[in-house]
Amino acid sequence: MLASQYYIRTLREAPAEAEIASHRLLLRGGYIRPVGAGIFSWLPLGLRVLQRVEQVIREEMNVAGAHEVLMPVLHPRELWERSGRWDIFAPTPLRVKDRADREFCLGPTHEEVVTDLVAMDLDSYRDIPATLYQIQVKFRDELRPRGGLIRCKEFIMKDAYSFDRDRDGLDRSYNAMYDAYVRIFERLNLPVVTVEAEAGSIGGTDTREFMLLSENGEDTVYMCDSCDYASNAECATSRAPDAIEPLAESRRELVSTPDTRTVEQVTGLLGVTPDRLVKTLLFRAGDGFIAALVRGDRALNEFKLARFVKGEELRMANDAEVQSLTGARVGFAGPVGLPADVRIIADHEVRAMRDFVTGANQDDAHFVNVNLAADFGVDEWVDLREACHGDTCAQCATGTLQAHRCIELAHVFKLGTKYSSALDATFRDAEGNELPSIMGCYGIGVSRIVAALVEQHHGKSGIMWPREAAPFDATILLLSPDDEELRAIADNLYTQLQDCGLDVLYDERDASPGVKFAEADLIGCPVRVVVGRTTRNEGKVEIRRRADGHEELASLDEAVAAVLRLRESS
RNA sequence: CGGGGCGUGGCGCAGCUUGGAAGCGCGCCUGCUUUGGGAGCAGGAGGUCGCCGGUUCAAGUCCGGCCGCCCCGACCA
Repeated sequence: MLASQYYIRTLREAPAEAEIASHRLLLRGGYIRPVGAGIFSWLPLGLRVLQRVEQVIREEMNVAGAHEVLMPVLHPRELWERSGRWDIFAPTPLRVKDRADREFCLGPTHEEVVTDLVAMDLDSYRDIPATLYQIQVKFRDELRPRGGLIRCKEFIMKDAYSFDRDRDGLDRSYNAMYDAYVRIFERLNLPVVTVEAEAGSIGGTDTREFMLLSENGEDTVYMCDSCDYASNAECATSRAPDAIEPLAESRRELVSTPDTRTVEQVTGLLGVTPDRLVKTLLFRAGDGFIAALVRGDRALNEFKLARFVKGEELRMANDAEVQSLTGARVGFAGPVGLPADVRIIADHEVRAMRDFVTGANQDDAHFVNVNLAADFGVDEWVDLREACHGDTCAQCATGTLQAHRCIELAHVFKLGTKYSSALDATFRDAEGNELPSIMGCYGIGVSRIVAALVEQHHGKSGIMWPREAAPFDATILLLSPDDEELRAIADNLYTQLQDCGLDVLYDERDASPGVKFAEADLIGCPVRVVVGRTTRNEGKVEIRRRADGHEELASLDEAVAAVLRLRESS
């Protein structure tokens, strides 16, 4: 590609709204342009990168035996009602109506569509296993897009869905996708870690996320510093201290705590540390109420509570409900003396506490020296607390958990029969029984990967694309376009590299060397060839690897081989 | 949705406190000079100061409302 004929629009300064490296450099390099909050256009350079990333994914999907399809963006409401997700999917999908008032959503994910699709096509056990995938635009009505391509309202995702006749088949399909993902991230030079994850609105089990550790990510993972435990903060567990024998007798005392409602206020007033207090959180779960207890210095993990109550609708009790359950204003709830039909569940850590502080279920009062058994009973012990940096690992019991910010790049789930049952994706087994197929679901954020690549591979002056993602394999800078001799050399090199199958960006523009160097750094092709002074003086060209600045001089005969060699190691 | 910040030529910003002729750098156009790290000189084009309303002789500047963008939080596949 001749730079003089190409669409290169770099910016000397990044627009003020861009803060993180990938957003800034992709804007400055002329890869993307903003259209609205969380909405971007892809310029020619950006589209090249996107397509290179897609190609890697496509190749690995195909090797893994998946088949590419393309499903619609527009999903009829009826389809989503059949799965029961029209009203519950969060964040709410973007919804539209046509002129006949029919309702649709812009697909945020494609379980419904793909399941309906195969319901018509897969009839016999002979037809499965089958795995279909697509690379498609997804729409999600994000509350707050952020970080350029990290979180958008509209983005590109590769999603795959497997259909099997039994659990063993699902395991094989799942493992094939998992392994393909590992290869994809290896090829893209993204050192991901896989972690335990929540299934969220999709549902399912054995769900793992592929995370790139990055300060600019919006997720947190905990990794053990001595074993291989790794989990999304949403579901991480840590080891609770050993339970201690409860005291036999009550020593409970009522103390006056006017207007002290928060843990901070109560501990301040009573002169104790937060880990001496038990926090009581009241929830409405289905038709009943739950009191969830955690130590005062801990946060309750609502995912864990939700998992505990299974399908029941869960929300925090409102002020009126708290008042009627405890007889007190919000801020004075405690486990002692709650109505008998309130289920008391407590985090394991509470079992290691003695003589603690709780709300007294009356205005402006707390109890001190409260004890398990003597003062109240716990219906169930559950892991309810948020894990924290520095907690002891639950898996190995020796290491400690380390928190890391990260970017979620992919997510794999075993779905089971949730969608196939709801949407009648059934098949006949060898005995003639009609059975729902067992599904798996596997997503990769393609456009997010582009941002992640830049986050992982950039320097002060610009991007440093890994070989497989780069918009061009190499760039040639002709520093003196008016010099006929140098021009002939550069032209020749350009042709030779193209003959080797490389995509080359040939900068033969009438621009100053400074501009060419600066833009080449910014755009970040893996290998840069300079034809200039050294070529005139010594008959050699300079070949530089963008990733580490390694540079060599090569004669005109050796140049092509050197470019190929340096590219190979990028 | 809560908290914070910002909106002035294509981009980055100053001007607003204390109302009185819209500025700077980069980019863009023309000419000449230049060619190893975003060139130099000269000339030039380009702005309803986010929008609506109000106060005032006079509003980029003060007041009210709205819109948009960014960050933190909540939420998240």
